[in-house]
Amino acid sequence: MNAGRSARDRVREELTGEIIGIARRQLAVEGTAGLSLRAVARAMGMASSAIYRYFPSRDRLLTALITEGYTALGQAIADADGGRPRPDHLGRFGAVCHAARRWALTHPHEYALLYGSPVPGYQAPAATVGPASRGVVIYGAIIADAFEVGALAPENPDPQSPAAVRADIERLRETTMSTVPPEIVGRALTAWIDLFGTVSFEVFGHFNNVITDRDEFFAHTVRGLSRLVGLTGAPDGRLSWPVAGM
Amino acid sequence: MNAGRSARDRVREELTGEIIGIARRQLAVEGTAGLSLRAVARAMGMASSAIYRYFPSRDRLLTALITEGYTALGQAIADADGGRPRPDHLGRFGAVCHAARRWALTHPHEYALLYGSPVPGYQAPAATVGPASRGVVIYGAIIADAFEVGALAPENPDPQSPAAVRADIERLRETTMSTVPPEIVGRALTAWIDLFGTVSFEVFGHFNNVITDRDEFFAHTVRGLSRLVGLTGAPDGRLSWPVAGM
DNA sequence: TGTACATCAGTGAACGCGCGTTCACTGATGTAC
DNA sequence: TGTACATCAGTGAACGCGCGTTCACTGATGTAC
Repeated sequence: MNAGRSARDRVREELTGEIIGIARRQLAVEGTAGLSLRAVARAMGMASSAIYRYFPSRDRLLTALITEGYTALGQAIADADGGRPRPDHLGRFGAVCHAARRWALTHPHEYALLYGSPVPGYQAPAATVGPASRGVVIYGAIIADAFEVGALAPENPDPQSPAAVRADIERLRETTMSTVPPEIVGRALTAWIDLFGTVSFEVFGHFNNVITDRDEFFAHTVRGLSRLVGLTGAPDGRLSWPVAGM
Repeated sequence: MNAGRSARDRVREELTGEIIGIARRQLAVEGTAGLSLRAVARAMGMASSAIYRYFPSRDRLLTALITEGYTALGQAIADADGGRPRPDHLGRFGAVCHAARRWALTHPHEYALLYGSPVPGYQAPAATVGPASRGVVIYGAIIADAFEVGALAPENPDPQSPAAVRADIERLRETTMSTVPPEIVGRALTAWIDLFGTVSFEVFGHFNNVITDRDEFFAHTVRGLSRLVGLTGAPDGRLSWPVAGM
C-alpha cells in the first residue's frame, strides 16, 4: 500500500494519460474540429459516456491538452537549452528559438491551440499559467546568464520608454530576470514576442508566396533577435553557431 | 436597361451583400463557432436552403468573409495612411501600425479569421491574395516614399543575409518597393511580421498578466519598429507624433 | 402591347450526421470489521 | 481470512441540439416574338 495509492488509482492515472494522448493525436491529425469527446472515446474503444469518469466536460479535456501542449513546448525549449554549455549564451538563445519553431512546425495544431485564435467559448483557467511560462523562464535565464558575465551589449540604447511600460517591465523583471536592467528586459520581451510572431506567420500560412527558404529566413530572423537583445557573437557582429536540425 | 443589369441582378447583389454583412455580424458576436449557413439564414429570415441561391457552400461564404476582412483591414490602413501628409513618413508609418492594431482590437474574430489559426478543412483560394496584400502594399509605399527622399537611415546595417533570403527579398522588392535597396526591404518585412506578431499576442490574450498598459506598450513597440526600418524622427532618436485615437 | 415560355428566388420537408451530456444499470475492486 | 457494504469504472440507450446539403415545389420576374 504505497501511500494509499491503490491499483485502481494507478490504473485511473494511466487511463487519464492515455485519453490525453489519444486526444493529442486526434488533434494532431484532424485539428480542433476533429477533437470531440465522442471521437476520443471511439479511439479508446469505450462508450462515449465513460470519458466522463475522467473528464467532467469537454472544456476540462481542452484544458488538459493546453497544459500538455505548453509542457511539451517548454520541454523542447528546455532540452535545446540544456544541449548547450551554459556559457554559450548565443548558442543557447539560438537553440531555444529554433526549438520553439521546430516544435510549432511539427505540432501545428497544438501550436494553434496555444498561440492561435482563442477557442470559442473556452476560458483558460489559472492552472495553465504555470506550464505556459516554463519556456519564457528558460529564455529569461539565458538573458540573465549572459548579462551577468557581461556578454550582453545592446546596440543603440532605447530612448526612454513610457512610465507605464517601465512599470510592466519592472514586474516582469522581478519574476524572472531580477539581475538584468529594465532596458534589456524590455528588449528580451520584444524579441520573445517577435519570435512567436514570426513562427505564427509561418505556421499559419502567411509566408506562402513570400518566403520560400523558410529555414534560412528564420535563422536570419533569429540572428536579428539576438542582435536586438545584445547577444553579439564574433566582434564584427556576424554571428555563427551550428544550429541543430538545419 | 443599363448594361443588361436587370432589377433582379441588382436585388441579387444587394442580398448577397446583406448576407455577408449578417455573417460578419454573426462572426463578430459569436465567433467562428456561431458562423453557420443556418444561423445566417435565420438572421435573414429566410429558409436555410435559400442561402444556396447566393453561396454554393459554406466554404464560399467563408471565402467571402475573409476577402471582406482583408478589404476592411486594408481600408483602415489606407485611411490611416491617407490622413497624413505624404512627406510625413514617420507619421504615416505609425498611423498605419496603430490602425492595424485598432482594427484587430475592434474586430477580434475577423482578425482571428485572417491571422489566427487556419480554419480546419478550409483552403483559401487564390482570390483572397489580392485583398490580403492591400495593406502591405500601402506599407511598402510608405517605406519607398521615405527612402526616395532620403528619410530612411537604418542603424547598424545587417550583416550579409543568406543568398536564399536575398532571393526572396528581391522578389518582394520587385513587386512593391522596386526603388528600395534589399536590406531595407528585408527590415521592412521583419517589421511587418513583428507588427502582426505583437498585435496577435495582444488580441489572442498573451498579454494577460504581463502587459497592463497596452496602448503605451504598443506605441513603444511601434517606435522600435520605426527605428528598425530606419525611420528616424527627431535627430536624437526620440520620435514624437500625435497618434490618432490614443 | 400582349402572350408563351424560360429563368430564377425562395419554401419547407427531409436526410444523415455528429456532438455534449445525462441516467439507470451492471459488475468489478476496495475497505472495515 | 472471510464476509458485508461502499465505492468506482464502464455500458448502452436516450435527449435535444444544430449542422450542411438536397430536392421537388410554387410563384414571381424577365425575355422573345
